[in-house]
Amino acid sequence: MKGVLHQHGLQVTAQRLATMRAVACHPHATADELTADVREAIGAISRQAVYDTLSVLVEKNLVRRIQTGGSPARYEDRVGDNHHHLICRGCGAVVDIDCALGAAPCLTASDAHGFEIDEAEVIYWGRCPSCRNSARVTGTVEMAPQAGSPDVPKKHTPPLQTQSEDH
Amino acid sequence: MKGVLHQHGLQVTAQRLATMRAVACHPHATADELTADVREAIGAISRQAVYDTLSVLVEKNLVRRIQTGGSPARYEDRVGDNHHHLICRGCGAVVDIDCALGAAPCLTASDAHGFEIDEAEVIYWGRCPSCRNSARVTGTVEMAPQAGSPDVPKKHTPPLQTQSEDH
DNA sequence: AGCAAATACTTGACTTAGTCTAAAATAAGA
DNA sequence: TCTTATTTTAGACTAAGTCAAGTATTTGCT
Repeated sequence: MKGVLHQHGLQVTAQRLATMRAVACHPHATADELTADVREAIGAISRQAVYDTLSVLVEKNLVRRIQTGGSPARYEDRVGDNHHHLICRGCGAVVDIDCALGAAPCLTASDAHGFEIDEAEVIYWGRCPSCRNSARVTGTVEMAPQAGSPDVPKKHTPPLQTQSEDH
Repeated sequence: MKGVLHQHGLQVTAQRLATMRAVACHPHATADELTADVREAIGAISRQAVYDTLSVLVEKNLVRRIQTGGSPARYEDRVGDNHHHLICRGCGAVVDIDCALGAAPCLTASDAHGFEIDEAEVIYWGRCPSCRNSARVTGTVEMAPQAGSPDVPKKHTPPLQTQSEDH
Protein backbone atom coordinates (compact mmCIF):
# COMPACT_ATOMS: atom_id res chain seq x y z
CA MET A 1 0.00 0.00 0.00
CA LYS A 2 2.88 2.32 0.82
CA GLY A 3 4.45 1.08 -2.37
CA VAL A 4 1.48 2.17 -4.42
CA LEU A 5 1.74 5.72 -3.15
CA HIS A 6 5.49 5.77 -3.66
CA GLN A 7 5.19 4.47 -7.19
CA HIS A 8 3.05 7.41 -8.07
CA GLY A 9 5.46 9.91 -6.59
CA LEU A 10 3.27 10.66 -3.59
CA GLN A 11 4.47 11.12 -0.07
CA VAL A 12 3.50 8.37 2.29
CA THR A 13 1.55 9.71 5.23
CA ALA A 14 -0.61 8.11 7.86
CA GLN A 15 -3.58 10.13 6.65
CA ARG A 16 -3.25 8.88 3.11
CA LEU A 17 -2.81 5.28 4.10
CA ALA A 18 -5.82 5.45 6.40
CA THR A 19 -7.91 7.09 3.70
CA MET A 20 -6.98 4.41 1.20
CA ARG A 21 -7.83 1.74 3.70
CA ALA A 22 -11.18 3.37 4.40
CA VAL A 23 -12.07 3.46 0.72
CA ALA A 24 -11.13 -0.19 0.40
CA CYS A 25 -13.29 -1.19 3.38
CA HIS A 26 -16.31 0.91 2.50
CA PRO A 27 -16.89 1.00 -1.20
CA HIS A 28 -19.39 3.69 -2.31
CA ALA A 29 -18.94 5.73 0.85
CA THR A 30 -19.14 9.52 0.78
CA ALA A 31 -16.25 11.79 1.74
CA ASP A 32 -17.94 12.47 5.06
CA GLU A 33 -18.35 8.81 5.88
CA LEU A 34 -14.75 8.17 4.96
CA THR A 35 -13.64 11.05 7.15
CA ALA A 36 -15.51 9.57 10.08
CA ASP A 37 -13.96 6.21 9.39
CA VAL A 38 -10.44 7.59 9.19
CA ARG A 39 -10.98 9.46 12.44
CA GLU A 40 -11.88 6.25 14.16
CA ALA A 41 -8.82 4.63 12.74
CA ILE A 42 -6.13 7.21 13.36
CA GLY A 43 -7.70 9.60 15.83
CA ALA A 44 -7.99 12.77 13.83
CA ILE A 45 -7.84 14.10 10.32
CA SER A 46 -9.12 17.26 8.71
CA ARG A 47 -11.94 17.17 6.25
CA GLN A 48 -9.62 18.88 3.82
CA ALA A 49 -6.95 16.22 4.02
CA VAL A 50 -9.51 13.57 3.11
CA TYR A 51 -10.81 15.55 0.16
CA ASP A 52 -7.29 16.21 -0.96
CA THR A 53 -6.20 12.61 -0.69
CA LEU A 54 -9.26 11.41 -2.54
CA SER A 55 -8.69 13.91 -5.32
CA VAL A 56 -5.09 12.86 -5.69
CA LEU A 57 -6.05 9.19 -5.78
CA VAL A 58 -8.74 9.86 -8.34
CA GLU A 59 -6.26 11.76 -10.45
CA LYS A 60 -3.80 8.89 -10.28
CA ASN A 61 -6.58 6.49 -11.17
CA LEU A 62 -6.31 4.54 -7.96
CA VAL A 63 -9.81 5.43 -6.89
CA ARG A 64 -12.98 6.13 -8.83
CA ARG A 65 -15.34 8.94 -7.96
CA ILE A 66 -19.04 8.38 -8.56
CA GLN A 67 -21.06 11.55 -8.62
CA THR A 68 -24.76 11.29 -9.27
CA GLY A 69 -28.19 12.57 -8.79
CA GLY A 70 -27.68 15.31 -6.29
CA SER A 71 -26.26 12.99 -3.69
CA PRO A 72 -22.70 13.64 -2.53
CA ALA A 73 -19.80 12.04 -4.36
CA ARG A 74 -18.97 8.45 -3.52
CA TYR A 75 -15.65 6.70 -3.86
CA GLU A 76 -14.61 3.19 -4.67
CA ASP A 77 -11.60 1.06 -5.03
CA ARG A 78 -12.54 -0.99 -8.03
CA VAL A 79 -10.91 0.69 -10.99
CA GLY A 80 -9.92 -0.54 -14.38
CA ASP A 81 -12.66 -3.10 -14.79
CA ASN A 82 -15.50 -1.46 -16.61
CA HIS A 83 -18.32 -2.10 -14.16
CA HIS A 84 -21.45 -0.09 -13.54
CA HIS A 85 -23.76 0.89 -10.72
CA LEU A 86 -27.27 0.21 -9.64
CA ILE A 87 -28.67 2.85 -7.33
CA CYS A 88 -31.84 2.69 -5.27
CA ARG A 89 -34.07 5.72 -5.65
CA GLY A 90 -35.48 5.05 -2.21
CA CYS A 91 -32.51 4.70 0.10
CA GLY A 92 -29.58 5.53 -2.15
CA ALA A 93 -27.91 2.16 -1.78
CA VAL A 94 -25.30 1.49 -4.44
CA VAL A 95 -24.55 -1.93 -5.84
CA ASP A 96 -21.89 -2.92 -8.35
CA ILE A 97 -23.06 -4.41 -11.60
CA ASP A 98 -20.81 -6.09 -14.09
CA CYS A 99 -21.05 -4.70 -17.57
CA ALA A 100 -24.02 -6.25 -19.32
CA LEU A 101 -22.18 -6.30 -22.59
CA GLY A 102 -18.83 -7.79 -21.73
CA ALA A 103 -15.55 -5.97 -21.60
CA ALA A 104 -16.11 -2.43 -22.82
CA PRO A 105 -18.25 -2.37 -25.91
CA CYS A 106 -20.65 -0.01 -24.24
CA LEU A 107 -17.95 2.57 -24.82
CA THR A 108 -19.12 2.81 -28.38
CA ALA A 109 -21.59 5.61 -28.92
CA SER A 110 -23.63 5.53 -32.07
CA ASP A 111 -22.29 8.89 -33.20
CA ALA A 112 -19.44 10.53 -31.32
CA HIS A 113 -19.99 14.02 -32.78
CA GLY A 114 -16.23 14.43 -33.07
CA PHE A 115 -15.74 13.85 -29.36
CA GLU A 116 -12.90 11.73 -28.07
CA ILE A 117 -14.75 9.44 -25.69
CA ASP A 118 -12.80 7.96 -22.80
CA GLU A 119 -15.48 6.55 -20.55
CA ALA A 120 -19.03 5.29 -20.67
CA GLU A 121 -20.72 5.57 -17.33
CA VAL A 122 -23.84 3.51 -16.89
CA ILE A 123 -26.18 3.97 -13.96
CA TYR A 124 -29.20 1.81 -13.43
CA TRP A 125 -31.87 3.49 -11.35
CA GLY A 126 -34.42 1.49 -9.46
CA ARG A 127 -35.68 0.34 -6.13
CA CYS A 128 -33.99 -2.15 -3.87
CA PRO A 129 -35.97 -5.08 -2.45
CA SER A 130 -36.53 -3.53 0.96
CA CYS A 131 -37.62 -0.17 -0.47
CA ARG A 132 -40.02 -1.96 -2.78
CA ASN A 133 -41.56 -3.63 0.21
CA SER A 134 -41.87 -0.57 2.37
CA ALA A 135 -43.39 1.37 -0.53
CA ARG A 136 -46.01 -1.30 -0.95
CA VAL A 137 -46.82 -1.31 2.77
CA THR A 138 -47.20 2.47 2.91
CA GLY A 139 -49.32 2.27 -0.21
CA THR A 140 -51.95 0.04 1.39
CA VAL A 141 -52.57 2.43 4.26
CA GLU A 142 -55.71 4.49 3.59
CA MET A 143 -54.31 7.76 4.83
CA ALA A 144 -53.70 9.90 1.73
CA PRO A 145 -50.54 11.88 2.51
CA GLN A 146 -50.94 15.67 2.26
CA ALA A 147 -48.27 16.49 -0.25
CA GLY A 148 -45.23 15.10 -1.95
CA SER A 149 -44.79 11.64 -3.35
CA PRO A 150 -45.38 9.05 -0.65
CA ASP A 151 -42.30 7.01 -1.41
CA VAL A 152 -39.51 9.56 -1.46
CA PRO A 153 -38.08 9.51 2.07
CA LYS A 154 -38.17 13.27 2.61
CA LYS A 155 -34.56 13.68 1.39
CA HIS A 156 -33.25 14.42 4.90
CA THR A 157 -30.78 12.08 6.57
CA PRO A 158 -30.47 9.53 3.80
CA PRO A 159 -30.22 6.02 5.24
CA LEU A 160 -26.91 5.45 3.47
CA GLN A 161 -26.98 1.70 3.29
CA THR A 162 -24.01 1.79 1.02
CA GLN A 163 -23.20 -1.83 0.58
CA SER A 164 -21.17 -3.50 -2.09
CA GLU A 165 -22.06 -6.95 -3.19
CA ASP A 166 -18.87 -8.07 -4.79
CA HIS A 167 -18.81 -11.51 -6.19
CA MET B 1 -48.67 24.21 -23.88
CA LYS B 2 -51.31 25.48 -21.49
CA GLY B 3 -53.16 22.29 -22.24
CA VAL B 4 -50.26 20.18 -21.10
CA LEU B 5 -50.22 21.86 -17.71
CA HIS B 6 -53.96 21.61 -17.41
CA GLN B 7 -53.95 17.93 -18.30
CA HIS B 8 -51.69 17.26 -15.38
CA GLY B 9 -53.83 19.19 -12.95
CA LEU B 10 -51.43 22.10 -12.68
CA GLN B 11 -52.40 25.73 -12.60
CA VAL B 12 -51.44 27.65 -15.68
CA THR B 13 -49.27 30.62 -14.82
CA ALA B 14 -47.02 32.91 -16.80
CA GLN B 15 -44.02 31.71 -14.82
CA ARG B 16 -44.65 28.09 -15.64
CA LEU B 17 -45.26 28.71 -19.30
CA ALA B 18 -42.13 30.79 -19.58
CA THR B 19 -40.10 28.16 -17.76
CA MET B 20 -41.37 25.44 -20.07
CA ARG B 21 -40.55 27.55 -23.06
CA ALA B 22 -37.06 28.21 -21.74
CA VAL B 23 -36.38 24.51 -21.28
CA ALA B 24 -37.60 23.85 -24.79
CA CYS B 25 -35.35 26.53 -26.28
CA HIS B 26 -32.25 25.70 -24.27
CA PRO B 27 -31.89 22.00 -23.77
CA HIS B 28 -29.30 21.04 -21.14
CA ALA B 29 -29.40 24.45 -19.47
CA THR B 30 -28.92 24.80 -15.72
CA ALA B 31 -31.57 26.21 -13.41
CA ASP B 32 -29.65 29.48 -13.25
CA GLU B 33 -29.47 29.82 -16.99
CA LEU B 34 -33.15 29.07 -17.28
CA THR B 35 -33.92 31.66 -14.61
CA ALA B 36 -31.99 34.27 -16.55
CA ASP B 37 -33.81 33.31 -19.68
CA VAL B 38 -37.23 33.50 -18.10
CA ARG B 39 -36.38 36.91 -16.62
CA GLU B 40 -35.61 38.20 -20.07
CA ALA B 41 -38.86 36.80 -21.33
CA ILE B 42 -41.33 37.87 -18.67
CA GLY B 43 -39.46 40.49 -16.67
CA ALA B 44 -39.08 38.84 -13.30
CA ILE B 45 -39.30 35.51 -11.57
CA SER B 46 -37.90 34.22 -8.33
CA ARG B 47 -35.24 31.57 -8.32
CA GLN B 48 -37.53 29.51 -6.17
CA ALA B 49 -40.37 29.57 -8.66
CA VAL B 50 -38.08 28.21 -11.34
CA TYR B 51 -36.81 25.42 -9.11
CA ASP B 52 -40.35 24.64 -8.10
CA THR B 53 -41.66 24.56 -11.64
CA LEU B 54 -38.82 22.38 -12.81
CA SER B 55 -39.38 19.95 -9.96
CA VAL B 56 -43.05 19.69 -10.74
CA LEU B 57 -42.36 19.14 -14.43
CA VAL B 58 -39.79 16.48 -13.63
CA GLU B 59 -42.28 14.79 -11.33
CA LYS B 60 -44.91 14.79 -14.06
CA ASN B 61 -42.37 13.45 -16.49
CA LEU B 62 -42.59 16.42 -18.79
CA VAL B 63 -38.96 17.34 -18.26
CA ARG B 64 -35.88 15.29 -17.55
CA ARG B 65 -33.27 16.31 -15.01
CA ILE B 66 -29.66 15.39 -15.72
CA GLN B 67 -27.44 15.54 -12.70
CA THR B 68 -23.84 14.60 -13.12
CA GLY B 69 -20.29 14.98 -12.12
CA GLY B 70 -20.39 17.85 -9.70
CA SER B 71 -21.81 20.26 -12.21
CA PRO B 72 -25.23 21.74 -11.49
CA ALA B 73 -28.35 19.95 -12.66
CA ARG B 74 -29.42 20.41 -16.24
CA TYR B 75 -32.87 20.10 -17.73
CA GLU B 76 -34.22 18.96 -21.05
CA ASP B 77 -37.40 18.59 -22.93
CA ARG B 78 -36.78 15.32 -24.66
CA VAL B 79 -38.46 12.69 -22.54
CA GLY B 80 -39.74 9.26 -23.31
CA ASP B 81 -37.22 8.38 -25.99
CA ASN B 82 -34.39 6.56 -24.32
CA HIS B 83 -31.46 8.72 -25.41
CA HIS B 84 -28.17 9.35 -23.69
CA HIS B 85 -25.64 12.11 -23.20
CA LEU B 86 -22.12 12.87 -24.21
CA ILE B 87 -20.40 15.36 -21.94
CA CYS B 88 -17.14 17.19 -22.55
CA ARG B 89 -14.73 17.02 -19.63
CA GLY B 90 -13.18 20.26 -20.76
CA CYS B 91 -16.02 22.70 -21.21
CA GLY B 92 -19.00 20.76 -19.93
CA ALA B 93 -20.88 20.86 -23.23
CA VAL B 94 -23.67 18.30 -23.40
CA VAL B 95 -24.76 16.58 -26.60
CA ASP B 96 -27.62 14.16 -27.12
CA ILE B 97 -26.75 10.68 -28.31
CA ASP B 98 -29.26 8.19 -29.55
CA CYS B 99 -29.15 4.88 -27.77
CA ALA B 100 -26.41 2.78 -29.30
CA LEU B 101 -28.47 -0.33 -28.82
CA GLY B 102 -31.86 0.57 -30.18
CA ALA B 103 -35.00 1.12 -28.17
CA ALA B 104 -34.26 0.23 -24.57
CA PRO B 105 -32.34 -2.98 -24.29
CA CYS B 106 -29.63 -1.22 -22.33
CA LEU B 107 -32.15 -1.29 -19.52
CA THR B 108 -31.19 -4.87 -18.95
CA ALA B 109 -28.56 -5.23 -16.27
CA SER B 110 -26.72 -8.50 -16.10
CA ASP B 111 -27.89 -9.14 -12.56
CA ALA B 112 -30.50 -6.91 -10.98
CA HIS B 113 -29.84 -8.01 -7.38
CA GLY B 114 -33.56 -7.99 -6.74
CA PHE B 115 -33.87 -4.35 -7.71
CA GLU B 116 -36.76 -3.13 -9.81
CA ILE B 117 -34.92 -1.14 -12.46
CA ASP B 118 -36.79 1.68 -14.14
CA GLU B 119 -34.09 3.57 -15.96
CA ALA B 120 -30.63 3.07 -17.39
CA GLU B 121 -28.74 6.29 -17.61
CA VAL B 122 -25.74 6.29 -19.89
CA ILE B 123 -23.21 9.08 -19.92
CA TYR B 124 -20.32 9.17 -22.31
CA TRP B 125 -17.41 11.24 -21.05
CA GLY B 126 -14.89 12.72 -23.39
CA ARG B 127 -13.53 15.81 -25.01
CA CYS B 128 -15.25 17.90 -27.64
CA PRO B 129 -13.40 18.85 -30.83
CA SER B 130 -12.53 22.35 -29.71
CA CYS B 131 -11.29 21.24 -26.29
CA ARG B 132 -9.16 18.59 -27.96
CA ASN B 133 -7.58 21.28 -30.05
CA SER B 134 -6.94 23.76 -27.28
CA ALA B 135 -5.45 21.00 -25.10
CA ARG B 136 -3.04 20.12 -27.89
CA VAL B 137 -1.99 23.74 -28.37
CA THR B 138 -1.36 24.26 -24.66
CA GLY B 139 0.52 20.98 -24.62
CA THR B 140 3.14 22.17 -27.10
CA VAL B 141 4.14 25.12 -24.97
CA GLU B 142 7.37 24.30 -23.09
CA MET B 143 6.29 25.86 -19.85
CA ALA B 144 5.68 22.97 -17.44
CA PRO B 145 2.73 24.13 -15.32
CA GLN B 146 3.43 24.13 -11.57
CA ALA B 147 0.61 21.99 -10.38
CA GLY B 148 -2.67 20.48 -11.38
CA SER B 149 -3.49 18.83 -14.65
CA PRO B 150 -2.86 21.21 -17.55
CA ASP B 151 -6.11 20.54 -19.31
CA VAL B 152 -8.69 21.04 -16.61
CA PRO B 153 -9.86 24.65 -17.04
CA LYS B 154 -9.47 25.65 -13.39
CA LYS B 155 -13.11 24.86 -12.60
CA HIS B 156 -14.07 28.50 -12.21
CA THR B 157 -16.65 30.10 -14.47
CA PRO B 158 -17.39 27.09 -16.63
CA PRO B 159 -17.83 28.10 -20.28
CA LEU B 160 -21.25 26.52 -20.38
CA GLN B 161 -21.46 25.98 -24.10
CA THR B 162 -24.53 23.89 -23.61
CA GLN B 163 -25.59 23.15 -27.10
CA SER B 164 -27.88 20.50 -28.37
CA GLU B 165 -27.25 18.93 -31.69
CA ASP B 166 -30.60 17.43 -32.43
CA HIS B 167 -31.00 15.70 -35.70
C1' DA C 1 -68.64 39.23 -13.36
C1' DG C 2 -67.59 38.40 -8.43
C1' DC C 3 -66.01 35.55 -4.59
C1' DA C 4 -63.87 32.03 -1.76
C1' DA C 5 -60.63 28.29 -1.64
C1' DA C 6 -56.81 26.21 -3.47
C1' DT C 7 -52.62 26.73 -5.55
C1' DA C 8 -48.49 29.25 -6.81
C1' DC C 9 -44.97 32.94 -6.11
C1' DT C 10 -41.73 35.88 -3.47
C1' DT C 11 -38.39 36.77 -0.12
C1' DG C 12 -34.77 35.73 2.59
C1' DA C 13 -32.62 32.71 5.77
C1' DC C 14 -30.60 28.23 5.89
C1' DT C 15 -28.16 23.74 4.56
C1' DT C 16 -25.00 20.83 2.32
C1' DA C 17 -21.02 19.63 -0.27
C1' DG C 18 -17.05 21.17 -1.55
C1' DT C 19 -13.08 24.70 -2.47
C1' DC C 20 -9.52 28.34 -1.33
C1' DT C 21 -5.89 30.32 1.29
C1' DA C 22 -2.35 31.06 4.51
C1' DA C 23 0.09 29.31 8.21
C1' DA C 24 1.90 25.33 10.80
C1' DA C 25 3.60 20.63 10.61
C1' DT C 26 5.88 16.87 8.53
C1' DA C 27 8.69 14.02 5.24
C1' DA C 28 12.68 13.27 2.12
C1' DG C 29 17.09 14.11 0.40
C1' DA C 30 21.80 16.21 1.20
C1' DT D 1 20.86 16.94 11.41
C1' DC D 2 19.35 20.55 8.41
C1' DT D 3 16.95 22.40 4.61
C1' DT D 4 13.48 22.45 1.40
C1' DA D 5 9.48 20.86 -0.65
C1' DT D 6 5.25 18.86 0.23
C1' DT D 7 1.19 18.01 3.38
C1' DT D 8 -2.00 19.08 6.73
C1' DT D 9 -4.79 22.12 9.34
C1' DA D 10 -8.21 25.60 10.33
C1' DG D 11 -11.56 28.30 9.07
C1' DA D 12 -13.60 31.46 5.89
C1' DC D 13 -15.88 31.20 1.56
C1' DT D 14 -18.80 29.59 -2.59
C1' DA D 15 -22.31 27.31 -5.30
C1' DA D 16 -26.46 24.88 -5.68
C1' DG D 17 -30.38 24.00 -3.78
C1' DT D 18 -34.10 23.74 0.09
C1' DC D 19 -37.33 25.51 3.68
C1' DA D 20 -40.83 28.32 5.56
C1' DA D 21 -43.95 32.19 6.14
C1' DG D 22 -46.52 35.55 4.07
C1' DT D 23 -48.54 37.48 -0.18
C1' DA D 24 -50.53 37.10 -4.72
C1' DT D 25 -52.85 34.69 -8.50
C1' DT D 26 -55.91 31.10 -10.56
C1' DT D 27 -59.75 28.53 -10.70
C1' DG D 28 -64.29 26.69 -10.00
C1' DC D 29 -68.66 28.07 -8.59
C1' DT D 30 -72.61 31.12 -8.15
